[in-house]
Amino acid sequence: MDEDWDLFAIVRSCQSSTNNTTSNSTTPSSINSTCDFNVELEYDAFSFPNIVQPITNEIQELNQLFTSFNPTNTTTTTSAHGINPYSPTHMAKCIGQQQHHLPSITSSSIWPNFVQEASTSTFNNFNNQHLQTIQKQDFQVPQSFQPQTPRSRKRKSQQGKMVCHVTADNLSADLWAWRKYGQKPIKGSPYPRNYYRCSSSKGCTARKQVERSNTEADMFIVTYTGDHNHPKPTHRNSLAGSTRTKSPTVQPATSISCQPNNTNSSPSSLGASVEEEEDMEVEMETDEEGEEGCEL
DNA sequence: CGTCTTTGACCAGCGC
DNA sequence: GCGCTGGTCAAAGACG
Repeated sequence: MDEDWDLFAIVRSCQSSTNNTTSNSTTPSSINSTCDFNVELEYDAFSFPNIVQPITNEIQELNQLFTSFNPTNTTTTTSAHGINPYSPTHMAKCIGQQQHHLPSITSSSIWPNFVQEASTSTFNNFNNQHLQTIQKQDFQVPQSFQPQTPRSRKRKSQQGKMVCHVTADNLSADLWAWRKYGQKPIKGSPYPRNYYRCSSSKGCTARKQVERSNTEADMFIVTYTGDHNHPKPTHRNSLAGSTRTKSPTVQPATSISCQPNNTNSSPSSLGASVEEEEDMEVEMETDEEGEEGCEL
């Protein structure tokens, strides 16, 4: 009964991650297909009042910070489209592409500027080559930056969070293993919000919310909160519930099934039909073969 | 057996 | 203080 699109965030996403990882240098088209999505980052500075700094200083810091990610160690590199691939803006864009990196830096003090720049960028003409480079980096937040996520039920609006607007295709770009723990109808939205927690490690405070945009049917709003307290998984350790391909109501996450195939705003009709998804399972299971080798 | 999704209940923040 | 709402818990059932 539940819509299919909410499953995109779960472990099966590793399939596409395999695709992404293996296709970084071989199938640019797969990347191009995801280049049209927007990334909107939000940051609640009030969650970390002690680390908020003046924007101008932050930008300088960010430029320096991301310079370190540049293997060529240059700050003036620009793409053919005039994009500095290592600018915070571009980094934010790339991070949006590689959502699995996001939780690691969700609460970093760098986010205020990510928000500033990413939210005002159009993110067109994405440079695949630069993305490849960035994908190889594993952004780790200094321990001092990581929030002390309380167990309290303080509303997420008051916690450090990061919001991404992604297309259906990019929903599956998240490499982390997520386990759904709740679903709630949201007032004012025809679509329910799905709640996921990281299932890779007990005690991991990373959370993820996925809901379909009520203004853009083909867009999904993914909100990350908390941080992973463990390295990215090298393989899926929670296969049992992630491969329920036989269930008519629970389908594996795919990058196609969540494409809006209807005009009905009913939450129960958000996903693709069972028939459509069955057609895709062949490819998905094939992808899963190389999962062990996926770089997470 | 371990892990998953589902879903109603519960808890707590927030606005009035 | 009360009601609404969002976020989480936990039991039940399903799957590999």
